[in-house]
Amino acid sequence: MTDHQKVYVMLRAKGLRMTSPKKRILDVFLNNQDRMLSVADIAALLEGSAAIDNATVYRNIQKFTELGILESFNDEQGVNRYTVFEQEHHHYLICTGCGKIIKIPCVKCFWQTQALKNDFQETHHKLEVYGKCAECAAMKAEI
Amino acid sequence: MTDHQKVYVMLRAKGLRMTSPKKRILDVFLNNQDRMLSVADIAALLEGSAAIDNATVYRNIQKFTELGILESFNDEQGVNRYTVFEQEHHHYLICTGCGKIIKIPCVKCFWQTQALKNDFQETHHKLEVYGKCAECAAMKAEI
DNA sequence: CTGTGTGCAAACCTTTTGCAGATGC
DNA sequence: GCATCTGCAAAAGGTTTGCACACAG
Repeated sequence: MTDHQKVYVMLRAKGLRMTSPKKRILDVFLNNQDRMLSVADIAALLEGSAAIDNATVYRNIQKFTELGILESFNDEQGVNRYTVFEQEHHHYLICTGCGKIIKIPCVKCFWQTQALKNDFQETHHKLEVYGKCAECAAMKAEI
Repeated sequence: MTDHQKVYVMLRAKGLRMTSPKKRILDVFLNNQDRMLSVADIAALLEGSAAIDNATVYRNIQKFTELGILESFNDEQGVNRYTVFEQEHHHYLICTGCGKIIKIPCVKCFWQTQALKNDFQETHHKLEVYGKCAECAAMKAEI
């Protein structure tokens, strides 16, 4: 089953429909899995073909996120960004140069001792490591 | 030297002035060091006395952050929150019930191996652990 | 055909900016 | 007195919502 088919089944299971905007938004995400995309990014990537209204993009992204197709993330400027969800829990190395993301595994969480000590019941956590990826670091060195 | 005096000296060193709004904003932060405050929180905490324009609050918070008096943070809704800066680098346990923060030390960073492997040059990182603090967990259990 | 989805426009919320008058120092 | 600061108002982003029409199933 292709990714499109999988999503179609998930949508149908919730009484939702597969439409042209949904398909196109999905394609953008499938073709850019190494980046966190904002709504503005999506609009830019769709340039050339017919535009999709931002309201539609927001509504569909929200549904995709609820369905577990996308995962959301709030960047340093407070803008929401999204990428294809992966089952395995992981963290990100985020390039502040090109926006590329590198997923790294979540090892045994060192802060659990601290949480325990503080009677703190964790529900979830976020670890983001910012910096420059190999290409961007190289580019910076050349200039 | 009191906290106020320290801040006064820092402001003066940059040619900035200590005004009544600055003093009052500073007091709000000094009296709420166990929480991350948004601009809306500050307005609420100032209720009763004369209001301070939001533009003024934003401008002063920005200056305080530049001076290293406050540190900023982007919450899950994309709203900026601030708290008194502490030299020692640490991470947060953030209570989604009451907004309380518990600072925990940053131990040897386990992702450095990963960064190295990916030729990724870290500039900074963010670790936020969300959940319920002891009080909020207890409250929830009672209901 | 029915109910979901879309585009458009307007509203919302946080944050930023321009400006004239107020005020520390 | 001069530069910084404030309040007000307007603007700027990103995001959400209401509504009438379009369209998937």
